Amino acid sequence: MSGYTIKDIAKECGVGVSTVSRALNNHPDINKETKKRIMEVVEARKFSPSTTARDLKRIRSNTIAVLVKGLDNPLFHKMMDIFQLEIESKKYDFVFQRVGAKDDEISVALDMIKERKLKGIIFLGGNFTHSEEQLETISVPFVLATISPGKNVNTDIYSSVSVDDVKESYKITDYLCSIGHKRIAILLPDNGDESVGSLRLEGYKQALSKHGITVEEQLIRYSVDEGDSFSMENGYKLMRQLLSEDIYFTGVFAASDKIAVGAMKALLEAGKKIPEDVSVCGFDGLDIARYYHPTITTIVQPIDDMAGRVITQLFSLIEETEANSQITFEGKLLVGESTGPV
Amino acid sequence: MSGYTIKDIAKECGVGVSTVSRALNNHPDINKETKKRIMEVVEARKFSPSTTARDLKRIRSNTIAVLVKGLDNPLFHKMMDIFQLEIESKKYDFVFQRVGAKDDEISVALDMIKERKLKGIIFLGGNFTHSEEQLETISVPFVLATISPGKNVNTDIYSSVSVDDVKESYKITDYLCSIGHKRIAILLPDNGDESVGSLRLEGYKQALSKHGITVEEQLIRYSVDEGDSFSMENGYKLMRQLLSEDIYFTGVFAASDKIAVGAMKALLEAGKKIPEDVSVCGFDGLDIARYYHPTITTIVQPIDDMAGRVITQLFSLIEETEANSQITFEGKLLVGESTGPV
DNA sequence: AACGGTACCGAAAACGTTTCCAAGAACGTG
DNA sequence: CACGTTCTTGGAAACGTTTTCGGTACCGTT
Repeated sequence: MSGYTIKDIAKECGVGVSTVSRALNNHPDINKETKKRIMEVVEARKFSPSTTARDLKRIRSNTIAVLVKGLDNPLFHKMMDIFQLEIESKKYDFVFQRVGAKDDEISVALDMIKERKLKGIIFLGGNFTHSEEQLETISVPFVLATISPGKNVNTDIYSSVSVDDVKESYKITDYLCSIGHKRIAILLPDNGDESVGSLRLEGYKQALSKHGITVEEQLIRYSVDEGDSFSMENGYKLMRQLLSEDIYFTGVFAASDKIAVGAMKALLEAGKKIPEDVSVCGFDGLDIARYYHPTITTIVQPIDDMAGRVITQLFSLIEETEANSQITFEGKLLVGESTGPV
Repeated sequence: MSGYTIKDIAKECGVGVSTVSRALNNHPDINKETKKRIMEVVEARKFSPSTTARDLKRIRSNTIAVLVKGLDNPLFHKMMDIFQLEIESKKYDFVFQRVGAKDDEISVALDMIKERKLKGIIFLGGNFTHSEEQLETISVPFVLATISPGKNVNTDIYSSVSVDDVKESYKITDYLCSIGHKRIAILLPDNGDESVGSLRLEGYKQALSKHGITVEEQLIRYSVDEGDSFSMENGYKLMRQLLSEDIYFTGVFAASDKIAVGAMKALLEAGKKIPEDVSVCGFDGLDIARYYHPTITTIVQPIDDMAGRVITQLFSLIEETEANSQITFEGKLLVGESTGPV
């Protein structure tokens, strides 16, 4: 089925191995004719050079890696599709690496850079709470996808593409307030200081304060479970707990659609009507938001555009035509059946 | 941060490179003492050998690849977690490869075997409609995960771990019949002859025939869309179409939970009550089945067990302690709120 | 005719490992 | 003491590429 090496091709064509290599790599120092002849043999034999040997020899490979921490977020799948498509269409190699829940993405990245001589990296998802010093150890261009810059905006040591989590959370909380809600619970994945959760909390607080509503700690709920903190199960548990405490609220902002689903199930089970008794909204714009019953009011992240932008940004960095920057996209407030006037 | 090679370590220890290699690979031909000394330096320098060079040289690497076609199925994520954990705990290297929608998994596999000198492969999901000849070109042990053997059971040219799709579909359709449903629509992802859809259709037909119900073509619906045919959107469209045709039915068997969700949304939108007007069930046992409102009657696949079995089977094959076999697990009928007597 | 420049090409070194081979040391045995 | 065995080791070849370096052949100029 294979077993061909560049040497076999060279022999068959009656040329040296270096000439074959040149043909394969679009080197200028080669005669059009010989190149054509070689490529014909290459096609015929279905030869493809060993990337292993290639990576070993090359000072820099042609490989772009996507590192993702936990792929449970459906948003990531679509992005990955686009990444793979775009990268391969640009004749780069694409490699996908999961980083385990306990692993540190930077060390994984560093390992891969050394091993595969990466040309670029895309970090997808996760919280990515790393110091600038750590980021600076990454010696190749990289882009953080769907990861908000957080506090340290406008830094030139990395690039990121995401929605502005603070702003979008503000937007949706503001919407809840604008239709009359004053007591709004927020369901967060965790209480990490640098996490996306904290950004969404920030937006929530800003919206409340704009509407003159005081933030109440008892309405702020964090998942405590290990594992996937964005799960439906977490939303369910959080809401059950909230209901059991007999706290009054008319609105809920769940930091993700999956959390919202769990929370809604708990509410519906408890006999609450949505949105008559309680309004709920989520975040992300997953399919389930459109197909839950009732449909869920949410912030739709423009992932297709974002994915495309990640790619162009990464290639700009590689080709050094552009510097690092933090790019934010505008989310879209999609009003569903799960929210209504109080 | 890196840059160390085996040569540096050798120099620092005052030994030859081959000795370091022996230490690293648990070779017997090495003095306990020197090995210990070398390993200390290796630890101290955080040295790890280049897998690229390793793969290039070795006749067979230590790498096991998981190839998955489309990772939109949440079931796969949990399996992947287990795969990665188990494989790495066995000191094997783990590599994950997506195969694009249009790509052929066998060629991808063949490429990787050549490149990475794979020790084993796990094919996850997809339909995997390949001839025996094609399968025989795969020169390393491999296991099909969540892929039913289909027609050709009891073959010794490959291993698979899955539920028995025919049997489980029979089980859930039988349940619908047993509570009085006689007109049951089935919603399938595609009409491929070898696909998992066709197996689930087969189980459906068997159940109907056991109950003396004749199969009606108009109640059998296939997704026609490109892309993810297991999507909620497809379920939604299929049901809308069905409703528009004014065909009478009291039960629906959707070939996956996601299809079921879409279908239920369409029903609910149309003012149908579930399960009073129509009973719906799904397949897979996704989280959403437990958190939809109403909860969805479904077949729960025991994925943790299955994932574990995939690993043990693969290692049995690698160590040649066992031959190929098709292993099926029993699914569990989980009755939710979406089904009731007619 | 001599020369510089250009286009093309092959030999060989390198990338970082593993593994084969030979060889030295240590040891017991006859 | 000579000799085979067993451990342990280092040197060197090999894996399949890319890339540097130098060389040949040909061209147009002077």
